[in-house]
Amino acid sequence: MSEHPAVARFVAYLREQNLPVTAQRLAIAQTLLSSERHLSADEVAAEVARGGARVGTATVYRTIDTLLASGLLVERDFGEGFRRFEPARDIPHHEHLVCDQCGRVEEFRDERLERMTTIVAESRGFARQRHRLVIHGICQACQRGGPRLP
Amino acid sequence: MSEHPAVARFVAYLREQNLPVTAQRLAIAQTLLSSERHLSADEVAAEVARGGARVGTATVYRTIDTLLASGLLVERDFGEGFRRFEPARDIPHHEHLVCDQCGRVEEFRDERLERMTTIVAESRGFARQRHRLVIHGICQACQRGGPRLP
DNA sequence: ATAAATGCAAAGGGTTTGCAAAGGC
DNA sequence: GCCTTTGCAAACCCTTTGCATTTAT
Repeated sequence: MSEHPAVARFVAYLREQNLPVTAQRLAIAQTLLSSERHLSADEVAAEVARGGARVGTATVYRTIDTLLASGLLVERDFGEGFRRFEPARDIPHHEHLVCDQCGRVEEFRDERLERMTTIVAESRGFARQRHRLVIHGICQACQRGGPRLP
Repeated sequence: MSEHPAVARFVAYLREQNLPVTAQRLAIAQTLLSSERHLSADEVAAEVARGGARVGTATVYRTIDTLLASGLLVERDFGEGFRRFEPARDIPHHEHLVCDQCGRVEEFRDERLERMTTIVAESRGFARQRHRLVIHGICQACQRGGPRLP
């Protein structure tokens, strides 16, 4: 597994903030920032462990906080009772499409939604700050064959 | 405080299911089904207590489960780390506008969103089932004066 | 009288925090 | 060497569960 470019940016961030660059932070950042999936804190610890290293739960959470502060990571809540995280991409904002059978998560972007939410909020006196849209359904794979675990 | 019509429907549901109609269930149902706000389990217990009666936490949660099963109550997750509940109305579906300062929740409905989410889902091979949109911002009251606790 | 609901307290999951030990800088 | 991070375990919050007691039917 090669180092993800975003990890280099995280190292730069740590240096800027005069924060030590530790093996644990690198392992966690590498796992989180290079993942295609939306990982939970637990999954991060497990993933790092599979790579040989081992990190404590507290360290995972604290490093996640640092990553969130750096802006390189974004947190998501799919109503599972715990949070998931994904690398911040250049996409300004995107919505999620969740398969209720296999848990697969797809992303998409739609300008109209952005405008629509602003209009609706303002029409009710709200100063809009952000929004969150999740569409639930069954993905193509699950519609055909059986589901496959993520 | 007069009995809300939905409470009568809950009593009917309990009888259908051969479940005892207890004072606690009635108090909880009355509080939850007649509320204009989105209450948490804690707030339900507090609200009932203000009415003189007292109910245990477990009973609140168990009655909420029954209310959810009856279809008279709907649960919502605004990412606060706990659930809120609202009476199921005849409105087929509605979105939420949340004030990040005072926690106030407003509801609205928009046909275009319904259509738009279906189109987006289908364009990506998903069989759409439902969606959930929450717009966060600052409400009019909080924009002017200070915030007021809910 | 019987079977179920209640309340309390303890357990349970995800997350945070306190503190001694380990390790960057 | 100083100061931060780490890991462990205890603490926390919301929610669920076990069990003796109360209560609707």
